Amino acid sequence: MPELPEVETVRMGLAPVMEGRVIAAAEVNRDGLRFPFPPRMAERLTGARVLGLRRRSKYILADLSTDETLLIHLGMSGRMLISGVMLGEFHHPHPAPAKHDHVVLHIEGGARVTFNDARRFGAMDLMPTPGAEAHPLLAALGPEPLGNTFDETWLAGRLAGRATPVKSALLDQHIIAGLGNIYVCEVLHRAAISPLRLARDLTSQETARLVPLIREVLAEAIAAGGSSLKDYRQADGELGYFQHSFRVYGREGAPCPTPGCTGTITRTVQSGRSSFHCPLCQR
DNA sequence: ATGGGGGCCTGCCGGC
DNA sequence: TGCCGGCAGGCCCCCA
Repeated sequence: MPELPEVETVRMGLAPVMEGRVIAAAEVNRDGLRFPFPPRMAERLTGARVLGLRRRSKYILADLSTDETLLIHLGMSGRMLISGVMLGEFHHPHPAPAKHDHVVLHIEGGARVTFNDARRFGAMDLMPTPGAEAHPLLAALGPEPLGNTFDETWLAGRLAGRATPVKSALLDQHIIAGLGNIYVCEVLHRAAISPLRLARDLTSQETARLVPLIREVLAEAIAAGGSSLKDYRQADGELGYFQHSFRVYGREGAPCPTPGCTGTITRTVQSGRSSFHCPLCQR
């Protein structure tokens, strides 16, 4: 599920439940996920007030009154379930404990936030709030695509001379932080650039048009998530799942949606991952 | 230094 | 119905 727009949607959904509230208790049901949880994580969370929720790339950062910051990464299958609160006009009761409920935060006032992650590629960590950006997982990340430091000059500089396909380059979190397999496919389709092209071979015009398209695709996806979040259509209070209308991702064999294009979306495998593109209008 | 591939996990879906 | 292979939106690590 989680690329930048999904993580941002989860952050926005958690904010009204967590921000300004105290974590009354934390249940930690295993030693860790992708790597071990920090020592005494439950105790360090208990009693802390959540001052604010931030996002960096695909990470959610919860700044706590204890001068520590909780880092949350959803991996491939991580979900945050909210319960015990009014979601829209409906009250969401606490569900029975489920398989893969690894961490449960009991929020003062009765809400509950459950981190469920079947594949356990997710992560949680705690670090001092000052200098949180220096965390090993965050320090080397490239710029936020929706931020000011991401621009054509930066992108051109990072693509120059790279003998890797542009698809792989855009997935590289050191070049740009937050894109994943889906949105890279979508961006390249809108830009009419084949994912198979080598990064170093892009013209400056092509690099220039990627920048606003990356912003556009992400902004649209966040808007779509935000609107589906607003009325909380999800019966179980689960955040981050909504129907996106993808133009190419997962649409092998479908006609290319580009107006006037008669191509068919094909699936290829690059670095072991599926790429979807139209060989006719993406060159 | 850079690029490619393997591995981490579980669940689900389609085909036989 | 049951089993099996293939697939999954992320990321780190190692090797050439």
